Amino acid sequence: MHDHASCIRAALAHAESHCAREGLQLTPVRLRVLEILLEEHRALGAYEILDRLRDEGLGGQPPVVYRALDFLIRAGLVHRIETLNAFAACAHAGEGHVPVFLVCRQCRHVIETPAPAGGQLERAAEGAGFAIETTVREAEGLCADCRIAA
Amino acid sequence: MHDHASCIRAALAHAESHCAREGLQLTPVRLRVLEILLEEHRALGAYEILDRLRDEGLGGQPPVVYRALDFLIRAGLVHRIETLNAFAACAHAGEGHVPVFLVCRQCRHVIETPAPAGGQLERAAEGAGFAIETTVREAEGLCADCRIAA
DNA sequence: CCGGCGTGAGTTATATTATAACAGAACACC
DNA sequence: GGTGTTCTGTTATAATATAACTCACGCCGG
Repeated sequence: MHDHASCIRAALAHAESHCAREGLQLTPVRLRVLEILLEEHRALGAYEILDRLRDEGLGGQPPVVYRALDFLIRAGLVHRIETLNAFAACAHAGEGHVPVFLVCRQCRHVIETPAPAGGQLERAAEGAGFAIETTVREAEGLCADCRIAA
Repeated sequence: MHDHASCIRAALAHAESHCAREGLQLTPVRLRVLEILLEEHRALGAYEILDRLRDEGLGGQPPVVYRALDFLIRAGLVHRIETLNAFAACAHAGEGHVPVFLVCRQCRHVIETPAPAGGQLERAAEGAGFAIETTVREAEGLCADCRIAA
């Protein structure tokens, strides 16, 4: 377990200063999407986020959420979890990391471990003359809690 | 370049003997889906495959394709490319590999490099008490051909 | 023989995820 | 005050995937 409230506060503070520095606009919709993801601390589908925005009277249509997510991903504040077609707040914002995810198929909690660059993908790409733009490293399985519950 | 016809023949021969050995039924629909993927040698969406099956008078509805793909994936003959929500025939069937993919975002060609198990994901999982069931390692970018063409 | 079971295929309908395309508001700059 | 840029709102639709039910077939025990 960890101090969730303070980890949210820290992440939001980082997001704001990062955006201010880069001249990016962290608008209300974008901020709220980030908050929702931080509060849940797990991967949420775009439509789950959308439902919550709707309840709060913010943007009620899919494009609103997808645009906010695009922005947050480009800013490095959120990651897309390909395995789930879902999204999770970045747990290591600002550390210039290559994300590696452990995704629980049961509770959808996402463990993000910072990893050094320069692994198998990079070596394979070099040999093939392939120019990597983005990489995805995800493992699906059961987290420690769900293993115990099972 | 490589001898495509012979690589298809080899892959089909492997698929048939593998299924026979394991008591799996490589039915006409399943075989045809595998052939289509082998012929293209790139990632195809489920509906692209479906269109081709329809043209040939085989199963005209989505479930037919998805079931065939499920079967082929479970048999280790096809991989799902998460980055593209698409599917590609396995280039190293029967070698007990952990697949690593280099996916060209332009031509959708998929380079599959066999990789040893036991990398970052496994180490990270061990530390977290996480039980890995499947892993995804994909890189998106431009392949050598498309870089030259650009 | 035949009846029940398991597996796969066919079909209808629908769920889930994502984007195109265009209109309007807010603001910054000249 | 016009003009460009960025963000939001909205309608509509595309793309991906699955649920649920039906039937056909082969197999095996009685």
